[in-house]
Amino acid sequence: MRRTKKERQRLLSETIAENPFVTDEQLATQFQVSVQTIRLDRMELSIPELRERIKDVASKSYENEVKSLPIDEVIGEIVDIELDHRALSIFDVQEEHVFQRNGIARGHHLFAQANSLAVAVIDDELALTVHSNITFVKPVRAGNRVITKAIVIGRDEQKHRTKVEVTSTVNGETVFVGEFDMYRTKGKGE
Amino acid sequence: MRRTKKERQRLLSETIAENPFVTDEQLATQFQVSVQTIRLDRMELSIPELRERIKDVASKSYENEVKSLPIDEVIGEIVDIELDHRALSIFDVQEEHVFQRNGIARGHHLFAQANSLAVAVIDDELALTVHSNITFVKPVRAGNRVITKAIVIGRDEQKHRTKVEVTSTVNGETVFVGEFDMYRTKGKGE
DNA sequence: TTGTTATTAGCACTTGGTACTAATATCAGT
DNA sequence: ACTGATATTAGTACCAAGTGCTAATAACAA
Repeated sequence: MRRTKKERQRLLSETIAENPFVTDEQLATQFQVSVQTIRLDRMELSIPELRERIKDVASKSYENEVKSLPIDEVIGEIVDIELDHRALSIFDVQEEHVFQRNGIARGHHLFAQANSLAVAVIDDELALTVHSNITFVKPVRAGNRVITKAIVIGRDEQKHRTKVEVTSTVNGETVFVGEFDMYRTKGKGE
Repeated sequence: MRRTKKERQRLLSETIAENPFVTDEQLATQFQVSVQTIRLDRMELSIPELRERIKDVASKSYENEVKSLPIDEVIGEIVDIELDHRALSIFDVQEEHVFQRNGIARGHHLFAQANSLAVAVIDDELALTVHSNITFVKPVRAGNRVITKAIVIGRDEQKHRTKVEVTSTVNGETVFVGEFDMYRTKGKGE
């Protein structure tokens, strides 16, 4: 045993999480064990084979295709959307999103999630943020799962404007609120 | 020939574009031809095999994920700073900062530049954005050089608050304005 | 030394193909 | 109707990256 089995499996999980496109053979070389050992490890950790992993990555981004905005342009993962009404997204705060000094999430990440959700909820090819008024209610930290809800609260057909209210919570507690004034090209049913 | 070859190949392209996860066998059944014919068609149209298609979808969404996350690096370069008074930063808008659909910069990048400059201008170990009111005045596009200026316009020692006004311009034209209410731990000369 | 856990080896089989050859079918023009 | 070109089908060997299974070792611990 090069190291312990546990240690290897821990690293294996990490490696695959980082790069799902790696084959068992590459992993075997990397960890200096046989391909069979890698396979046993994957089974114990219930990590699917390469093709399944790739398929998962692909179908995840494919299923959630939203008319208004390709999913990859949204910060966080949209879990529910009802165009022109409401939308919900989840964003897991990682180490790289916080200030090293105090571990508090940088504001622009929360803003990015809220803003991209406000864009996504608009049922239009072109939606732009014109104005927004936001408040950071409580600090957010690494490890927190931020659940953000966008609700369309008003619409002015003449001015092509839509008002969206966005609220982010962590464990049920509000951490961020914002009001977004969005511009859209098309009016109702055009 | 059920229909013409051309017609079938046209539909084939469409079908695969719509759902890249379809196998040759499924296609053969759908078009009532043999699997070999489907393969010949794919070759003539240079459509890769199922696994390659899936891999393409997966890696595309994977690259984008990585691209949209490191906002830390897009906050611009600070070129001048006078702590607790003013600060100036430059940010060059690249292709990856704009919506593919219309080429306009995503709001959160401009916000990120403004917000991080507001944080930087505060002469304190800990500065957090509490509230902000922002307006996207004009669309910004790839290739634009955004010059952002932050000016400290007020300070409330009791409440540990500092107000910062941020203005971004492209070629002298204002594209973004924002007012940031910042929280700081320390008061004056503590 | 014995028992347990860990690792490696080997084989048959699977999917969704590629690459290639060869046999038919279909149609168009003369 | 005959010929030649194009289209379609069939069949084979082979590949990658696995699964599922059995069996042989190796390493370690009491």
